[in-house]
Amino acid sequence: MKFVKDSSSRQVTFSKRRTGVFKKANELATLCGAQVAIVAFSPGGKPFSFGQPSVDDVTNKFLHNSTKSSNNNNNGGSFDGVIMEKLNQKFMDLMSEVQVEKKKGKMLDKSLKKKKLAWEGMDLNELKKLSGSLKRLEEDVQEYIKQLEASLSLILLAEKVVYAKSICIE
Amino acid sequence: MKFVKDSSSRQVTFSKRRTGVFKKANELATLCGAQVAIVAFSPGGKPFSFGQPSVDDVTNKFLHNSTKSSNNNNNGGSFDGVIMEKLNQKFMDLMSEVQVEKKKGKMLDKSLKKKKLAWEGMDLNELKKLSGSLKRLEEDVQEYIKQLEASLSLILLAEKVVYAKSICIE
DNA sequence: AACTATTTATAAGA
DNA sequence: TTCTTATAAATAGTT
Repeated sequence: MKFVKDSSSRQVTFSKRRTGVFKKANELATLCGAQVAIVAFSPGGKPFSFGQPSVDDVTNKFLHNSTKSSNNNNNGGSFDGVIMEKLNQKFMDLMSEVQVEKKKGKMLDKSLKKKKLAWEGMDLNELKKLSGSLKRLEEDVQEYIKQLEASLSLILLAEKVVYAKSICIE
Repeated sequence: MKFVKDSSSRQVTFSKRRTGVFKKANELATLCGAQVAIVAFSPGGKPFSFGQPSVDDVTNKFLHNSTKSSNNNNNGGSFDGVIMEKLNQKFMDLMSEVQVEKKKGKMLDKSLKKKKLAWEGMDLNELKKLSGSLKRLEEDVQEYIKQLEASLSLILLAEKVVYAKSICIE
């Protein structure tokens, strides 16, 4: 699968395949009741879109429902898109996991302080794996933090995009 | 083509066809040099995304551009400050917990080198459980990152939609 | 997940 | 762009 060099053929290929992709997307939505949104730019830069129920609906499901609305400042009142739900749910799960690890860590600390037995009876590979897991955990969370920071910035910026969109339409 | 009523089959169908659609989209992008973005919600409500160029590239580009243009913005604008505050708080909590885990990791390393200490009160099964917990945590973070990528793609999508609309209007 | 019979997409040419 | 058709690919059903 390589880039079609001939400009004319490329246009034809795009046209045919765009139809194919949109059709497949439509089938996906019909068969599975899934919401799907596609935006594609042709080689000539012309935009095409497919949305079930609509591109707007799908994007709005994610992006804020209520920049303008919320009178109240309670948790659920604003910023209640799916993204925030999922994000918060995942946060809670992570926090919960961390709590579990914290308790186990305390057990470890107790054992370490007693300093009675030797490592000889232990499976060293298992311990190394454990140590590696903790390091990887730290790295993963750092990566996660980077992503989170980026996403929070993007969400902030997205607010402006949506705002700009509503201005464009009206 | 009708809605698949059996929930389990529907999930399988969605999984297979989502792969198909994303593959087709990728071919479209490769063959025609087109930009394509897709976001789909599974029957279970989970978001999936495809983006060309890569999500990372687009994210960086997006962040860079917005940084340039946002010198004079006010962070308080339309963004929900309360939610941001809460998120940041959780974020800090999580980081704090991570620091604890990091220290424990160092302790483990030290212990390994000395080969003196014991896991009294904690047998190999317990250690394996702990290792498993850490793995699950890591998986959760990976899963979370995937979802984040989906949300970032949606933001990209929103940007494209604005572009498409402005073209339509003019 | 792997297999395969069947359906569907598509490239090339008109 | 649309149509045709030989070939390639996707998929539903099954294990």
